[in-house]
Amino acid sequence: MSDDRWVPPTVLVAVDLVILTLRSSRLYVLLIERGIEPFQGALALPGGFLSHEKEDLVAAAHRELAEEAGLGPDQLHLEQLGFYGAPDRDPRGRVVSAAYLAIAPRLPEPVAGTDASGACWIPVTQALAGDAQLAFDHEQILSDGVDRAREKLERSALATAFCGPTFTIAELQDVYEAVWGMRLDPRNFYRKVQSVEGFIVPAGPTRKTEGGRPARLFRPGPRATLHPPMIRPRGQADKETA
Amino acid sequence: MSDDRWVPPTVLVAVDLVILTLRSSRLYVLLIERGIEPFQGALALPGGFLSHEKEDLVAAAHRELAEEAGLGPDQLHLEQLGFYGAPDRDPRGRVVSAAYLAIAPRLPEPVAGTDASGACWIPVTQALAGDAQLAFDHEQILSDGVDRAREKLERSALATAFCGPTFTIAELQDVYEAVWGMRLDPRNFYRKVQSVEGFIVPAGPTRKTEGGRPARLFRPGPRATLHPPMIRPRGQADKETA
DNA sequence: TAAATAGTGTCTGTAAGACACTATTGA
DNA sequence: TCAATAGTGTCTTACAGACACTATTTA
Repeated sequence: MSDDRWVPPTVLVAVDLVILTLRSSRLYVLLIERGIEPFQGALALPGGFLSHEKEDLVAAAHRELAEEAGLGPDQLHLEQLGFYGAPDRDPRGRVVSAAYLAIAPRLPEPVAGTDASGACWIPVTQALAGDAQLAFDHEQILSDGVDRAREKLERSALATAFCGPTFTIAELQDVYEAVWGMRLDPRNFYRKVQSVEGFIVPAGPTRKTEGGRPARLFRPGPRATLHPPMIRPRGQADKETA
Repeated sequence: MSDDRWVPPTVLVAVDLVILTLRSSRLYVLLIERGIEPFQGALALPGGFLSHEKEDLVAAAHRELAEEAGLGPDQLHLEQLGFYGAPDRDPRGRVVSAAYLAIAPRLPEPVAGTDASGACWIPVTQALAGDAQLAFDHEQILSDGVDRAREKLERSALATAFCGPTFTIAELQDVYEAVWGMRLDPRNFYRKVQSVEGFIVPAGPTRKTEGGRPARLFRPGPRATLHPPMIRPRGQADKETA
């Protein structure tokens, strides 16, 4: 602090992404097989360094989303997750990672039009099982991202980001069940979700089908935060949906 | 992406601290009057650059806490808040700030044994009023920190971090009222706070006094997360306690 | 018709909010 | 005694959870 010509150290800044989506009622994360050292061959979150000195962090996140997942800025939710800056987290040197959480709606097929051909959707339970061996501290980042998603489903309208522009209440329930890892009563869910002011609004008298009686369609409502919140039942954790 | 000898840009990493405490039933934040450009003379959050290449970010936060507020690592709560990395946030160049939220218990006097003599506790309402003109994007960081504290009081035992090792229920209520900016019914608060399993535990048959009947003392309980949560009444926001 | 999913009605237990009331101190 | 704060009891209302029941489709 009293040195004469001390200059602060510079570091590299990476942007890493936890991209979650729903596929066949399960929560998936997008992972990339690393083509270069370190951790060559291991799975890692999509991400990379800033491209140039003036690049905004959010812009970098969107750039990575486009490059590695083919996802445009319009079709997903993106929020800051946290920073990860342990001195030894990257063997190449001091790298501080700015992690973002992205939620993508159901997509037609795994990864369309992607640069990184090693990209693949992996069930979150599998990626966190321990045998996956993610690169760097990415298992921690992924774990934090999933925790964040679980929490935000309670107090925000984040669940609608997993759905398309319109959705049925059953589809929305599917999101809650997959992210929370537990089953919910459809009848109570139906009433509850509609009683939360501004969460979802009817999307025309339109309909849709998939086996039984056609369901009403809804759109995301005007409110981003839910009052009262959706309550996540406690006690019996992670009753996996087969 | 296809350049031959491209190297990623390096940036400076700063650690900034939102240090909150309670003084006479109001929420205060520790601010420093800047002695150098940029923003010389303006108020800013305590913080600074990493001291050396290998310094851990949490360690840097604790170092700043000691240097600028005289606060040791034992006597406070510290958690990650978020990162702030807009390209133009610091006129000196590209600086990404790792922001931490610190909660300090009631302290005897403003800032004891401090290097930076310009440090002072300012009421949060005043610091966020707009006329304070904090340096950089520190008003945003402070605002986010206060929001975070408000939220965490609902679901975590963070409120006890504002108190000393033992406290009365009235003192705990004081925390909630100051941070949430609203009054709560003492009788219902009394029952509610005790009904939350593991939030607070009786600290001996000891007592204390301050006007009326002596109050029982409590210590923080074993649980960091509260089930069921403390509910923040909605609707009437920010009824300031005079 | 049966099977399947969508949607409604209703009961019950828990808990939040309101508030009267008792308890224990200092002045 | 009163004023002040600590702590208890109880009523009312809201709502989560359980679950019987009706509605509308395909096979």
